[in-house]
Amino acid sequence: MELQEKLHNKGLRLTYPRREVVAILNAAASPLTPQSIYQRSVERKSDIGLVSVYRTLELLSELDLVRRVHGHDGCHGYVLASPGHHHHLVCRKCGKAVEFSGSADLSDFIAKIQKETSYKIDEHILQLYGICPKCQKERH
Amino acid sequence: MELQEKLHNKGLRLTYPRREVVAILNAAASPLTPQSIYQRSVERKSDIGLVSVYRTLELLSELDLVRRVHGHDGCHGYVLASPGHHHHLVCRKCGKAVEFSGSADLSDFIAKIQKETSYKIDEHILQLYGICPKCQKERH
DNA sequence: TTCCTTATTGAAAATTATTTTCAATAAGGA
DNA sequence: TCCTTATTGAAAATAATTTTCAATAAGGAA
Repeated sequence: MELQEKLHNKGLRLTYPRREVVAILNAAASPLTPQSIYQRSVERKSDIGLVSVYRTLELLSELDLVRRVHGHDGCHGYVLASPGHHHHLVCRKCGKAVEFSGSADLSDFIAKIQKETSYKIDEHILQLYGICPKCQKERH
Repeated sequence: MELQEKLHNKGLRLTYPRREVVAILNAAASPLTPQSIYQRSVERKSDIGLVSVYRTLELLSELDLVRRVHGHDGCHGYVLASPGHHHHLVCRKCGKAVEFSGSADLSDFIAKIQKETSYKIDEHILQLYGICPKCQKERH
């Protein structure tokens, strides 16, 4: 598996808390904050420390196995990253997030801005917000 | 002025702390956190409370006179908003931010994602990171 | 398998960020 | 100038994150 390898390459260990955080993120439909990951670990009775959640998220970010997703209100959560550069589209109602790629479609645009500003652009965040199909039906 | 009016329309008052926050943001080249705004107000000896900085930023956000800019590391700052929807390009070295518009160029792309996902997309964050011309020269 | 090294953990404390409370102040219309 | 009430700032309360450190456990070596 990805995680196993990446850890191994750096002399790091595949531990219980790390497995748990990955499992929890894997089961989640929407971005989770450190707090809510911890919450779920309590529910699952896996009882890992909140501190380890923070540390694991930091580690997984470095390994590029997890991505930070910005909430529209400013707080942010984490989702498991599929390989490659991706963006997220988050439902403003239920929080459900879907990934989409699309750096390709963006690159012309970015090249243009780069030319205009003379900045050397090497990273970006693109995040979309809206209402998911399910929540669109549930209007009342 | 914009601010004056917008406040007036809501029966709100143009106070010293509000002026100061706007003035400080106006003089800044990069996004400022509440803390750093407070810092600068101390330097300026304007002595407004940190609490007021928070409250003012919240207010100015509602009035759409200020925008939140996401730092790549996760923390976020605020910049004065020029009218209309804008995005920011932030230097990863010195923090200097420039605004660019470009919702137009994005709209086709967004329409495509909307079709693919069946989400109803109504908002987005796009933020670019790079190195500004000045920092590009100062390599050592 | 067992042993050993050392990365990792979790609890608590420390730090930092943000929000709430509330009496005192001041903006700005009358 | 007066009066109403939005606003302020200090302190306390709350929440989020990081650091410290002794105890634990991963996983390679014997």
